[in-house]
Amino acid sequence: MGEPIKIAKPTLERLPSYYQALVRLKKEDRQYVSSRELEELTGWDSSQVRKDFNQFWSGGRPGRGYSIDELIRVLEDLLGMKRPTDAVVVGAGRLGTALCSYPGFAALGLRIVAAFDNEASRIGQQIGDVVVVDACKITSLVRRLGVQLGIITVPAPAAQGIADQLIAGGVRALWNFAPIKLVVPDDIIVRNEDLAVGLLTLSHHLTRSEQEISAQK
Amino acid sequence: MGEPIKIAKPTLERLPSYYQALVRLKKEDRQYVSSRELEELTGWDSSQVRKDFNQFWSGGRPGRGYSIDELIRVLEDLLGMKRPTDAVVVGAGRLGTALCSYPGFAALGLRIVAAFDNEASRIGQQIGDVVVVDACKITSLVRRLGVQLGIITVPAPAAQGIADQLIAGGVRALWNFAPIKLVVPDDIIVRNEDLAVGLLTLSHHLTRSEQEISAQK
DNA sequence: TAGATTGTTAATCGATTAACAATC
DNA sequence: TAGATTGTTAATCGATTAACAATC
Repeated sequence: MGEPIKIAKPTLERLPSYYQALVRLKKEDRQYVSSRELEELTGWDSSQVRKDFNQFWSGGRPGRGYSIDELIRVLEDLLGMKRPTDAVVVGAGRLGTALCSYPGFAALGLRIVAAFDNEASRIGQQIGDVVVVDACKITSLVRRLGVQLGIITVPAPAAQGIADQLIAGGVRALWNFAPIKLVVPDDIIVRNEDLAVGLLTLSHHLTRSEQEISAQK
Repeated sequence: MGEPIKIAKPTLERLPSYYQALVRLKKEDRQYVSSRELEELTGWDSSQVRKDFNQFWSGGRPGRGYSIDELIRVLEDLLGMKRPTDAVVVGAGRLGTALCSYPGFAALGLRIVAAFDNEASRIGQQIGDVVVVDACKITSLVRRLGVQLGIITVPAPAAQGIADQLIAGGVRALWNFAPIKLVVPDDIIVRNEDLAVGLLTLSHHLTRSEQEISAQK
């Protein structure tokens, strides 16, 4: 039995940007990187970089920095990029289609094994390697394939029902693109990816700064 | 000249979910809602709901709660949903296409006036109401139309160059879907929407909980 | 060794939660 | 009025930033 590594949520959200910076450095054949340089590349304070790393790894060398190869390996392990995660996409609309064929996902360990939709015209179609299956088969197919992750890209009113079916089939995590709060058992992990949040945040700042400009006159 | 309303960043991120809950309540012809009920609908602590609202509005009535109509109006104003925001999408791939035709965006005040791509086969095509234009015209067309927001859905290596062209054309905000940190002047607002963050966060939790399960044996 | 940079502690800052008098 | 729920203050919690002895 290992250590009960607990990583703070804000730290976890920063790890992907560290990883991307490291991969870029490796391409330039660099061996070591300092927290100071990672600050420049990612925008996170160098103190914070060191503190983040020390939550799961204390392999930095005073005077030299962090071995890029080692750090990449540790992050890949920590973020589960080595063993593939099997997922299904529910909702084969524009967004669902985009996710099915998103080029970068495979490199991150994601394997989309099926898509679902309830519209007859879409069923049977192929999106890249992924076949669109009738949505009434969600629970049974998810169970049969042992799928761990369900990606929800249906309209808001349908999302809760889809979540229930995915959970009944045995998924342990949901990636929810519908703008609605899902009610799920405690042991199910949910990540909400509501694009409205990003858009309205920007829209707010735009309106604000416009008012500031006109107030200056 | 009005008050310099400052809204804490975490608060701003919660406002869209309040708004969505309010719209749902309004459809049920409800007049008032309490912070306690909003806690149930959104998952945010009722104390926090009140504190959030009081950053920009103190119109709640002790004993009754908040007027749904009034609160919706205040939020729409605050989030800039009344006056439309003009935007362009750069990168007419799967994700760019999905965003161009995302049904909910118009209701949030977003108006996509053009899409850009540098692939000849895509130029001239129509995505819903949006025409795909040659990417070499970004700066000039953005300037001519007075576009405020640039949405970047190109591959990471191209993203910085696109950002520069959009800024040269006069956009004041960028919505960046490329997994890379953009370098921009101080007065440009950037929102990063890196889907890898969401995916890797989920993947991490999945790997962790699997280890816990096997550790229990 | 001298210089650089780590790991970690302490100081600061900000956000969340609890509590309750004010008030509709 | 009595009951409910606000607005706001105080207490807690957690995250970020600064500083520096330890060490490669």
